Amino acid sequence: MDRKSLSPEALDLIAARFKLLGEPSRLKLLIALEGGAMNVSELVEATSLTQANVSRHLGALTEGGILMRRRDGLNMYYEIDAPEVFELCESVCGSLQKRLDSRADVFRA
Amino acid sequence: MDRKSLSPEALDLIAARFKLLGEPSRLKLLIALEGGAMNVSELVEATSLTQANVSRHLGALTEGGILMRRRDGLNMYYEIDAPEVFELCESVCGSLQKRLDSRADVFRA
DNA sequence: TTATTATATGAGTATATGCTCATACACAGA
DNA sequence: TCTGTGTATGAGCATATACTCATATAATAA
Repeated sequence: MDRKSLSPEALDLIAARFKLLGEPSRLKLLIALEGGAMNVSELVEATSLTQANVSRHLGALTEGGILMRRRDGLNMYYEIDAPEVFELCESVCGSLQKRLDSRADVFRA
Repeated sequence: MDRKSLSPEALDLIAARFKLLGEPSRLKLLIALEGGAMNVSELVEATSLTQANVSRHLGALTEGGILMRRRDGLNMYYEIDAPEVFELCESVCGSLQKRLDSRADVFRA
């Protein structure tokens, strides 16, 4: 793909997805959901975030196409709809580690 | 990697990198730099952003380890230091396209 | 219907972020 | 040293975002 030809709208969409991943609380939720669907109460428990906060983040992630949701009685179950996000995290982790390693070299003789 | 064991600090670092990529202006700069090093004036010209704005974004990207810089006389040249970011963009593009395609299906028969 | 439980959301606050203008700083050349 | 050019940055503004509290909505059970 020739990225230089990306329209401003495309750039906005890409940036929006990155922005969605750019909050620790949302990453926390995604990681909790990596093992499978969970409802809001379970996610509150798992992340120690408040219910309102969790609900908002889940809404944003769903709106952004990263999660999908399904109601089961009183509970709303959320699950990953775009598993690629974990590859993104993986890649970022690797990149950060590489960077920290090379920084650490400064202290090794 | 067991992501559930990621420390809050690690989460913050990962989120910070995503956040850095979560602005259209910064993506614009990165894409302009994909072809190789450019100085600030050239980037201002290439992106139609103001000089002050470009300088700030370049500073943030450098601080975040995505760019590196080198002075040449009056000019400051910036270049990509973490080429993996383009793979991230690529992956996001694919993910978004898949999503838009499946949404478009709604209108097909 | 009423009560209860789970989730979503309006309103408000505090902070962060992107942007601009003006100016400071860094370097080169005269 | 003084001048001009390229880049960085302080200050200020406007907007966006994360968070909380209180409450509304949705679904179930009595």
